[in-house]
Amino acid sequence: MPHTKAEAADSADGRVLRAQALREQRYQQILVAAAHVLSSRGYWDATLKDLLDEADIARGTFYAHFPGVRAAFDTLLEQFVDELAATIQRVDVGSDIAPGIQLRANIERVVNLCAENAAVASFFLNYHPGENEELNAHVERFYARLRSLVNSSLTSGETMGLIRPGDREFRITFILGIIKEALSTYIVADDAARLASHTELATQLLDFALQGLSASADLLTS
Amino acid sequence: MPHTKAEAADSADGRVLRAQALREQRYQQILVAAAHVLSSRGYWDATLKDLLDEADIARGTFYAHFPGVRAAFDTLLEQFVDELAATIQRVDVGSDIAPGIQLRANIERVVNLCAENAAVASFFLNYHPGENEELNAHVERFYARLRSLVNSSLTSGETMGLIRPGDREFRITFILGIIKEALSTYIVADDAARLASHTELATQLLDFALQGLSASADLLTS
Amino acid sequence: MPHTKAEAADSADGRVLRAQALREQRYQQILVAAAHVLSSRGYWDATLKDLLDEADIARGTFYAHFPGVRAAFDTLLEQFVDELAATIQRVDVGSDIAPGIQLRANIERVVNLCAENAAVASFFLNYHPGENEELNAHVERFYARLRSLVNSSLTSGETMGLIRPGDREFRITFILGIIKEALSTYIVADDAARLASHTELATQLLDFALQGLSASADLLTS
Amino acid sequence: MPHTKAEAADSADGRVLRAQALREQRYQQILVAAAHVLSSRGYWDATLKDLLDEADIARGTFYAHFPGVRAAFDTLLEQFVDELAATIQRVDVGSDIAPGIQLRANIERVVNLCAENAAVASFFLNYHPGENEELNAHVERFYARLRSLVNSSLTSGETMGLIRPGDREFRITFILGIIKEALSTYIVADDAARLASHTELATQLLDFALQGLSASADLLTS
DNA sequence: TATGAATGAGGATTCATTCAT
DNA sequence: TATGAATGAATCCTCATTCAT
Repeated sequence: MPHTKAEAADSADGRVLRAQALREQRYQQILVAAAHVLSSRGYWDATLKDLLDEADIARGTFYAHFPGVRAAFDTLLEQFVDELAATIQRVDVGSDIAPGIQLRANIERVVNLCAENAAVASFFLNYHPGENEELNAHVERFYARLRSLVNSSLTSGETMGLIRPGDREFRITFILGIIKEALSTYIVADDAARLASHTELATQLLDFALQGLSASADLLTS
Repeated sequence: MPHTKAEAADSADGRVLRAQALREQRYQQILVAAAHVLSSRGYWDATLKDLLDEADIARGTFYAHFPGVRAAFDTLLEQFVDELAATIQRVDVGSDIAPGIQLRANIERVVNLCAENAAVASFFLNYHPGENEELNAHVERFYARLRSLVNSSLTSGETMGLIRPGDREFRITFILGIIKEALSTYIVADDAARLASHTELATQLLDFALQGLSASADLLTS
Repeated sequence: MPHTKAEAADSADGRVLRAQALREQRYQQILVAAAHVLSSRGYWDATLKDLLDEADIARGTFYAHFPGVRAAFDTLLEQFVDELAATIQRVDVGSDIAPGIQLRANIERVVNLCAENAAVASFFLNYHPGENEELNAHVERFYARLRSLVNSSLTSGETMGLIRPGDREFRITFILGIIKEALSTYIVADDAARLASHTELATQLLDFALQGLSASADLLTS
Repeated sequence: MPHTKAEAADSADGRVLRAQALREQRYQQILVAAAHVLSSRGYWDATLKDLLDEADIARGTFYAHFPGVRAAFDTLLEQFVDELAATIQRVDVGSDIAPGIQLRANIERVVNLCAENAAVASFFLNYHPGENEELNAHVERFYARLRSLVNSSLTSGETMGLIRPGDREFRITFILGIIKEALSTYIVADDAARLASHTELATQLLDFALQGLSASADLLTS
């Protein structure tokens, strides 16, 4: 029981801080549970009850922290997008390190991040636009960002004469397809057909994208 | 004058034939509506009501033709898989037509089929394994078939010396990824049609897969 | 094509008679099927489809003969009640045949009838008054009739000095209970614990009802 | 200040206890309503809506307490069987109290219990084996128990020379029939209460079962 | 802030009955 | 009269969200 104004403010401050810390703690506790549930039940099949059981909290408690079930998942998705953006670095053409090596390092980092967040990554990889406009926009922005990153890599590659000219849009699409399918098959799949290493995948992927399959001749002009 | 169902069926008084025609007509009407709904609402989010509104029939009518919404969708999926299987033809190395040309024709046919069945194609392209084991198995079988077809193409290509050696499994995955993303982006997407022609897509796709991006040198060995 | 009024009337009469005969035939066909269905699925669980499958007719055909599913069953119930009423004969005290023998013959006939119409009999034996007021009244009338028959037997028995005085209502109830339970257990049950003969049952039943269990003394006055 | 469900349960801050009390209260409220509905609509014809209207609760509320309408009824049935088992006491032949008196007391207690639980008792009295095997078994077990009790009473009666020899199985069936019909008619019927007292019924029932109807002679041997 | 009982909209399925041919 | 496609009311069940304590 405070006796002076100052003491009252102090003690109130302490209580407020304490309360905020507890709140943050709860928030994180729910997010951790949400990640488990997202992974075990999937974005659309997960119910609030799944989340409550996992987090070991009551219904009302959850609604004190999030406006709804999907909101908790959406927070996870946003976190993932942010981490991914931070992970990818533009190729520095002035660097000592060969551009291909830089590229491969980028790919490896992406692969690692997806492996660590398989559930969220899987959600993005197989996303099918639905009713939820906000979510659609979210995912579209995500892919637009990826395409822009691939685009700038292609630009510098062409500028440096490392990449032969060609239709930019088609190529972006193809590259995205390779990456998505590789991640789906080797990283994020339930049975994730074991891989020698993430580096191996990145190497094979780059080799294919750069050299193609052809032994030499142009098969289209017999 | 027929007195029992069996006798009635025997007698070709037109009533039975008429009923059968009506029945088949309704069946097709429902399938058409189902394709729309599958496309607009998605396999899992579509409700019976969506389908009824689209087909403009009563609940009971639907159940007289299908045991449930999913069953109607599954019929569409099976039809599509069958058509796809009939569409793809193995590359004939003894033919006068260059293998690349044959390949491109295959790709074009697949592209055309997907364009005609955008809703169903979209389902396969974005399928994410879920709770329903039967459906999972269905889709997995579908992709296993595709991989096997790509595999045999690679085998003949290598045998003929047209394709340089390399890890088969990785390549199949990458090729599948290119095809899937190309179809998703240019054929099946809501805002598709930014494409000059299906031939253009097939040509670009093959060019990329065969020649890769590289101007010449190996970017990985600085 | 009739040429004179008389011929027209004749031929029309023939056709009408023929049509009536066919109609009656169809009606009986449905009743036979209804008896099977009543026996295999029960009064309340039977659906129209069960009946149609059994009778091998179309829905509309059924409604041309009966106003609803239950109506077909109710016809069976009424037929049974009528047969039962015809089966039971009042004890003739002036006859040469001993009253007990007449009674036992009555019981045997009832037992035989129930054995032949197990499904319908079972319905009456286990009837529980429900929503359907008409049906309730139906069953109540059935039992009122039975009670009246038992009552008149008791009256003549008392008049003849064969039966000791006692409360009439209680006794009717008890006798009805014995008969119902005996029929339920030995005649109508699914596993109908095989009986030596219907006569055996009738004999045991009468012995119990007339003599009781007591060896001699009154157990209630220790 | 509790932070997880587990901690909250430990802390006796009253919230948890209050909730439990509320829960139990609702549970009982539903059971009371279920008894009414069972009585008015019957085990198989009662719908969830009947129960909800009677209990004046929402659908979800009901499902928070019972997995389905039948489950609520089954709870009532089990409670009744347990009470009945506790009510019936084997006749003690070594007691000062005459066996007949003991018997009559048993009967009176059963009559009282049935009068207090008319709805449930009525269900057992009119049960007709149906599709549901579990329920069939349940009811059969109930009656097997009753028969076994009657059987042991007959055994001691015969041993003591109070009951004349006779076929045991038939007698059990007849006695059960008398009891069931008596309860159906005087205790459980909608229009019941034409009875002076439960003791009167028990007395009449025993008198009939022990002495029978016959004035003296054997009516079967004319 | 935490709790969990209560709510009711929403979705799936069944089946008696109608009616055009 | 016979047919069977079509109907829609009635039922069951789930689950996100609210709200009094």
